[in-house]
Amino acid sequence: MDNWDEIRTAYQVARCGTVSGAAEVLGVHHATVIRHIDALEARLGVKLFQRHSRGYTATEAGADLLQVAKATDDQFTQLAGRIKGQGEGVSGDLIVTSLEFLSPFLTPVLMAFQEAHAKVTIRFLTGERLFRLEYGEAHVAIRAGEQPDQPDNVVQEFFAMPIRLVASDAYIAKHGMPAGEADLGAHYFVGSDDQDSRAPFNIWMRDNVTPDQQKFLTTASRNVVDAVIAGAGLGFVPDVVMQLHPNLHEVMPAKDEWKVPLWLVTHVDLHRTTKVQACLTHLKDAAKAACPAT
Amino acid sequence: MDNWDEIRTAYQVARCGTVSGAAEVLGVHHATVIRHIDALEARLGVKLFQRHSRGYTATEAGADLLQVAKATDDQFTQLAGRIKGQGEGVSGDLIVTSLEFLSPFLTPVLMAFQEAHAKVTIRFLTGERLFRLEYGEAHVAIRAGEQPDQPDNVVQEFFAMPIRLVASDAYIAKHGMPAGEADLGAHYFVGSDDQDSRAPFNIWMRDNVTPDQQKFLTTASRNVVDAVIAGAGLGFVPDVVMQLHPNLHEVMPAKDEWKVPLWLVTHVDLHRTTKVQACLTHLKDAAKAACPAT
DNA sequence: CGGGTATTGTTCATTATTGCACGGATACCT
DNA sequence: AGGTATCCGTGCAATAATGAACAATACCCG
Repeated sequence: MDNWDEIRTAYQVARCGTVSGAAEVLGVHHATVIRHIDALEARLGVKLFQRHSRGYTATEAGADLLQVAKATDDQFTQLAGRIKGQGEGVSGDLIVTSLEFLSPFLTPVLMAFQEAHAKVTIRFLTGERLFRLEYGEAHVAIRAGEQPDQPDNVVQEFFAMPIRLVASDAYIAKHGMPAGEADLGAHYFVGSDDQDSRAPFNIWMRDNVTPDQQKFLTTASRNVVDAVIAGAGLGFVPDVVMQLHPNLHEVMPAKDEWKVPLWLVTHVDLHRTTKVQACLTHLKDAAKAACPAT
Repeated sequence: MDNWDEIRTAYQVARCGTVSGAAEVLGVHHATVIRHIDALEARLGVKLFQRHSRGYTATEAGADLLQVAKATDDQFTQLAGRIKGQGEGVSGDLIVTSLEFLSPFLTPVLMAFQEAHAKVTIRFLTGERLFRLEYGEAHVAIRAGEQPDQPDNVVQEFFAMPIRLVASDAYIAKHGMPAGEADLGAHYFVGSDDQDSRAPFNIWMRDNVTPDQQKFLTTASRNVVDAVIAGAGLGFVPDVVMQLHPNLHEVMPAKDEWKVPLWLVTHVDLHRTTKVQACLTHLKDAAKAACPAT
């Protein structure tokens, strides 16, 4: 049963009882309606209507079709309403993905967004592999580092996240607080296991900290925080993370070069939807509040 | 939500995941599929699919459409099965209409037909007004008299129903059995109230029976039978009716000119259906059995 | 009875849709 | 790394669907 349009035409004829009426409702010429009916009947091998001078009346088969098509029409109308409404409102899933180390910052922000839009469900994905926007795996991605440049992705500046060099109470109790930048040579650092890391603070560390000062190396950025809190050494943590832990203290004023540029990335197909736009606006507001400088 | 064909296209794309696959299933070029999707999305204002190098994946709106369209596809497939099967099988309503006086003959015939085709429901309509085939009021009509000549109606000879001049026991007890055709002038007749009746036996009666012999006139043919049985006079009744009532006796040999030609009439749209064909065949067989002469 | 208005049905010109060919890109396999 | 296969996207020509006009018929109403 192909050609659903002909069914729709037949449905309208069954409703109206006349070809002319159906043609007007459908916005086509009545000759088109006649041809649709003829084609459909020929394909089915059964007459759907009895022709007479006052119009078309449905046979049993036509009445059956009327019932089914009526239900279909309702379904499609509701579907169109849902889809159009969905495009305009903020509801359904909103999938956000980012690097793991942004979780402490993003989680409360996304929670606030969810509370502001009751009908939306937040799915916040972090993971080793990059979730790909073009496969529909996420609506919004927060990426770090160089400006992403993928086709079909629309990229916006988010903000440059300040990174601070901190020490924990546990470390200070053991080794004392560094007196200043010049004193750092006498202290230990929690380093990155990835020697190729292009994070600006890691580059600075490779240039200014000797390998024997780095007695504790981790791969995941989340583990750096844990190591610093445990007192394994000085370490770089995002500003927001430091503020969350009272026992972390800034060792020296953060350098601008340490800042990590963040990007908001969305797929072009979803970028215009109000849901994504609302999310982007919310995120940028949160960034302004957290880091007015940028 | 017009253009159901585009929904069908989108449904197939959602199922296959690729434009090419959907195009093959639908039997159209993949460019057509792309254009359908584009048009549908433009109309809805929402992206149904995310395009990427491996194909199309449905967005939430696309997934919603998939669900609805899947149900629709099932419905239409079932509908097509029902309609096609209905054209081939003998089931559903079968509406037969005739003049009232044929009811005694037709009723047992139609009963047998119903018993032979358990899935069919017989609706036997008689009434003052003519039920019109072109409005779908009946599938098969049995008409009497001149050969009907309406466009869109296919007419077949049924048979010439013998009409007999009979008297009841009650009449004979009162007036005696007429001795022969020559003796009829001394008897009473149950006549027709309709002076313009073109039934051949009524014409014969106007020519051969004086008005004062007709002391009892009725309009409905059914009432003639009742009157004859009651002994109101001699009267013309169909052969089958006489056979049903043992107290009716033929007064004189039936003349050929009295016979009423009957016609089987169907609407051209329904004439080819097996249901109607089966009914026509059954009726003609019954006619042969009841009246082998014709 | 006769004109007016509804309907369906058919033919021809127009329009829109479709199919085809090609280009470009990505993924996969060797 | 390179070749191949598969996919999407777009311009252009062929095709099929559509729309307009006209004919024919039945019905309604005065």
